Amino acid sequence: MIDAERKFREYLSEKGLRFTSERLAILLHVMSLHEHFAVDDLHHQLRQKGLSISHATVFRTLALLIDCGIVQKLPCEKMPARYEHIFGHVHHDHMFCLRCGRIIEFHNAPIERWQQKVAEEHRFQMTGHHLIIRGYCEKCH
Amino acid sequence: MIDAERKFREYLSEKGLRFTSERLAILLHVMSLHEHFAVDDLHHQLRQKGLSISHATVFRTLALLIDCGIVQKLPCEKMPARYEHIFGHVHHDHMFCLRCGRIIEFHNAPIERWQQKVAEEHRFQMTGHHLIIRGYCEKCH
DNA sequence: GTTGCAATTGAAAACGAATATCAATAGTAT
DNA sequence: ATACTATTGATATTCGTTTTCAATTGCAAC
Ligand SMILES: [Mn+2]
Ligand SMILES: [Mn+2]
Ligand SMILES: [Zn+2]
Ligand SMILES: [Zn+2]
Repeated sequence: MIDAERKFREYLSEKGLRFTSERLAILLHVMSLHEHFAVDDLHHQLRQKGLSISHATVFRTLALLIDCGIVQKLPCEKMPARYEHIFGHVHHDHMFCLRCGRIIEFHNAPIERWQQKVAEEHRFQMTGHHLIIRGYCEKCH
Repeated sequence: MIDAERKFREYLSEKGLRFTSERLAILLHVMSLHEHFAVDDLHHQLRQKGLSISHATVFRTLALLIDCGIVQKLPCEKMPARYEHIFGHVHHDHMFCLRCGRIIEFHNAPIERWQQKVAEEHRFQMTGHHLIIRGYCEKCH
C-alpha cells in the first residue's frame, strides 16, 4: 500500500466515509500521473484501463482528494480546471504559456517569504496562495 | 472627455470597431466604480440608471475593455468572475478572505522583481501575472 | 444631409463545466 | 449474515457565459 492510500483511508475513516474500489482506482491513477490533467483526461484514461467509473464520481472523488490534501486544483483562466497530485511533492507555482499551453513549474523562496511578510503586515492569516505567471515559453517567443 | 474614453475611442478606431452609446455608458460606469464587481452588479446598476443595456452587451463590452487594458478580470475560485478598472492605477495583487469575502489589495515591489527574475531564469517572456493570497482577514481570524 | 454597408444590438437559444437527484448497489460495523 | 447508510451511475439541472440572427445604428463616402 502506498503512503497516499494510507492517508486517504485515514481521511475517509475519520469522516465516516467509505473506501470504495472507485476511489482507490482514481487515487492510484492520479498518483501515477506526473502532468497536470483535466477531469475529462482522467475519465478517459480510466475508461481505457477498462474501468467504467462515471463522470460524477470522478468529480466527487477529486473533491475528496483535494480536501484530503493529496490533490491540488489549478486556477485556470479558461475552463476546464486542471488538477495535479501534490502528495509527496514540495510546493511550487506555475507559468502558463499563452501560445502552446505548456505549464512550467517553479519554486522561489524569496517570493514565498515576502508573501508571508505582506500577509502579516495586513494582519491577514494566510492559508494558501496561487501565483500564475502568464506569457510565452522559450519555444514560443 | 476623460482619458479612459480617449483611450477606448482610439482602441476601437484602430480595430475598425464603433464607439456606441452602450459602450460609452458601460465605460463611464466602470470608471466610476471603485470596487471589484461582478457582471450582474454592473448590469443591475446600469438598469437602475435607466439604461437598458443587455446582458450580452455588458459581457461583450467588458471583453473589449480588458483587451484595451482599461479593465482587469480577477481569477476568482468561485464564479462569477470579478472585474475592476485598472486604467490610471498602479499594479496591485489581492488577498481574498475565505469567510467574509473581503478583497484586500496590496503591492510588493520585491515580489514583482523576483517574478521577473524567475521568468528570466526559465527564458520565459512574462506578459502578466496573478497572485492571490487566500486566508482570513483581520476581522475573521 | 443622404446613402450604403458592415458593425452592433437585444432577445432568445445554445453551450458546457460542474452539481444535484434518486433508485439501485455496495462498504462497514455488529 | 444482517442492517444500515454511504456511494454509485444515469440522467436531469444549474448557471455563468457565448452564440445566433434579424433589426438597428455608427460612420464614412458621396
Ligand atoms: Mn504543478
Ligand atoms: Mn483590485
Ligand atoms: Zn509555449
Ligand atoms: Zn474576512
